[in-house]
Amino acid sequence: MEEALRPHGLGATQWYILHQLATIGPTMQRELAPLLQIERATVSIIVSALVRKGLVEQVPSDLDQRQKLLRLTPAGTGLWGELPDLAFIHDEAFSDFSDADLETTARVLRAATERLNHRLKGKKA
Amino acid sequence: MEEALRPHGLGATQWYILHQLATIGPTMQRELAPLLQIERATVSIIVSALVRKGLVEQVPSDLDQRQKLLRLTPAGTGLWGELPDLAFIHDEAFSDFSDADLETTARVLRAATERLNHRLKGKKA
DNA sequence: GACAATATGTTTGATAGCTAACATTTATGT
DNA sequence: ACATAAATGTTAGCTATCAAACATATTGTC
Repeated sequence: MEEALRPHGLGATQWYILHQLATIGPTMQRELAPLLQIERATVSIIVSALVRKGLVEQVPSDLDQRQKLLRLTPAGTGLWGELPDLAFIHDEAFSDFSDADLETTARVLRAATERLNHRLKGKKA
Repeated sequence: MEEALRPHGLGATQWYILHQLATIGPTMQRELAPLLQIERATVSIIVSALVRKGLVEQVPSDLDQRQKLLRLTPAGTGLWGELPDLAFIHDEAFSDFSDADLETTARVLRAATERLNHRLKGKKA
């Protein structure tokens, strides 16, 4: 994935934000953190990079001066059109396993993750 | 994991290198890249951080002036003694799943990873 | 021995992520 | 209305990665 994007100077998370803006449309910056499951601060930095490259605009909202609406610039729309189709990654990677195997895998990873979270939170308290 | 280490100002990879030096003993820097499955350059940066903190020494080899032997300093040994036991993470996270479930999980993830690698390499050529 | 190839480590300049602290702005509570 | 709390975004400083270019040192080959 990184390899397909590198020639265009993009990283995976930058791609995902462009994907959001190109597919769903203009989006509040606020919404990206829960969507991508990363911190507000990280969103801020990555959006800055996209703005610096002239691919995305931050338009302050009229109703709430804190919030900024993100929108593709013409250059951003143009570049999006040139990008290869990366959706296959999510679709094909797991395509020919049985549903049972996929369910098992998801269950094991989910349970292990939760177990570690509980354990670490316990240690902290 | 990061949380348990943060009070000591260490990251996961730094911890792993200390673990290697404390458990196995002095190690050539060269060996760490394949061991941790990261790049030479990354090893160099992380080792630099440990050296800067005074926890690790880089001793140039006599036989081959390029190679550097990594060794804990007294401060490094001391800090290692104060660190909580993090080995439980590797041991307990997956401890009460059946072997069959673990095998399925490993197989699915391994195959998916390989498939993506092939796909991306194919695209590049 | 001399020259080319390989191995080792570092540096530079990216992306990506985190926490903590801060400024603004909006919303709440009394 | 006024003070306090919560939401939003940014910045600073850190870890972790990578690729590409570079400096040395060691090994091969001729």
